[in-house]
Amino acid sequence: MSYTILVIDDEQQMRDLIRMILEDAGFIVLEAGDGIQALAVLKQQEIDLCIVDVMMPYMDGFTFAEQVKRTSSIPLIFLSARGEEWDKVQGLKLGGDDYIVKPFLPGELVARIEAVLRRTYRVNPDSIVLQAGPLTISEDSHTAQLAGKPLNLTLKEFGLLLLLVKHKGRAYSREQLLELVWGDDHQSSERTIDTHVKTLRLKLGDAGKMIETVWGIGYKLEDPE
Amino acid sequence: MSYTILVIDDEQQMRDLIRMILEDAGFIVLEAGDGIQALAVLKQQEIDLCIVDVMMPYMDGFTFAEQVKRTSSIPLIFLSARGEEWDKVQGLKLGGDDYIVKPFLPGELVARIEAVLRRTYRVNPDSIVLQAGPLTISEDSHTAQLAGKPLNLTLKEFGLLLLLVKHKGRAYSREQLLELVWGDDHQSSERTIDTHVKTLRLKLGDAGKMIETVWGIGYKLEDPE
DNA sequence: CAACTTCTTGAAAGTTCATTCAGATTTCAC
DNA sequence: GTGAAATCTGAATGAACTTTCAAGAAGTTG
Repeated sequence: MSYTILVIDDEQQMRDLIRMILEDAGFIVLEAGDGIQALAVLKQQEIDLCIVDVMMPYMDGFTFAEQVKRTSSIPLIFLSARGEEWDKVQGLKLGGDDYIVKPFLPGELVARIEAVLRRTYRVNPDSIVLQAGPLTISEDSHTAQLAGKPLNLTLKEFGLLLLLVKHKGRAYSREQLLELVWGDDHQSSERTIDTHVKTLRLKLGDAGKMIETVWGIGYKLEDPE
Repeated sequence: MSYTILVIDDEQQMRDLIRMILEDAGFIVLEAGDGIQALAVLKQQEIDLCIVDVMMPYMDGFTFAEQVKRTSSIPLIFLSARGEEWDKVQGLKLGGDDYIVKPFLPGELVARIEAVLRRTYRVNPDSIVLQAGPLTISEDSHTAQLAGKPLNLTLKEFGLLLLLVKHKGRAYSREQLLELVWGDDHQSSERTIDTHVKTLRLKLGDAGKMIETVWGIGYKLEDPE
């Protein structure tokens, strides 16, 4: 299958360069000269990935990103000169997106794109229903069942349980749990984790024992096998 | 198994950054401020991989590489700013070593390291279950087993045992143990180590003999093979 | 906007663990 | 063998960590 990539940059020269590289690599390439144009293209065409210059007239790459993310989950790769807006790019990277520093090697760009595409469109291993003891949990359908009976979990409870089941046996600190479930920019206190663990244990009843306290560290989920 | 990585860079800040990333990823990190120091460390410690800045005082990364390769086959990963000495790095890349361009993303660095380690040591660096005699210990899950039966270890006991098993055969002073397990800012007396060793030996039963007293020095763990 | 759910927090209560000390024991050097 | 130095042991203390709870903040829904 061939992926369609939208290149958004105000410099014709850069667009040409990227088009050349990407077409060589077997992608279908569309272009836009600024964010406004790009949004229009996105409405009309099915795009698999956008390459976005950070510095653009009318609408910079980040504003564009916000607009796009509001209505879709198309992955983005940001282009930036070194040092330029470094922190912002860092922040965005965590959403499955990536960035690349100008100037770049052709192979580098292609590798990044392929990595992001793999990550985004791979046959999603998360669609597998995970299991631990009498508990099953499915990320896809956002549901969990205990011995076949549906569990009524809140958002945070679900996220917490999912992570623990996904990585059974591994111990996480409260700080790690906050980062991984709440997000890097969380503001919450570590007591919050305790409380959610408590209600999870309650809702899980006997199976709540699977969530073990690792003293001085945090929590983990141990599969009874 | 946990790998030991030597970071060689003249900038403290860069060393700190890399240390943070690598320790998060479960590696043991040592530092050297220049090539001369690094060669000294290599003589005394078992290092699995070096991360070498190309631009350094006294001895640049390439000269260092020549020296190292003369007596060992430790894999190297070169750090360079973009454009800097590009072709030289390219050339070296073919010897099983790798390079990475500054600035880099944490994940990128870890991925490179794991790739090189896999290539070099032909084992999966993610498997973190260590063994010594009838004892297995897993950093991930924070658990230890004796002949298959789970051991109930406290935080400090676990940390102590993990370190000793990680570096079987090596003797540590009580002061070193405090620094490595408790942290640099520990306040505890050396007698504390004695007590923890005592309970460890108790909990390990017969296998407790693996923890040997090195008179006048401290303790070590000897694998009965 | 009112009713409802979920999330968060801080403090009290409960539990486990780390540390210290002093006396007993072992090791080493002579 | 003897003395000095180092290590081992066991019990007591309180420091550190976890759990629980209740109340209010924040968010959602109709």
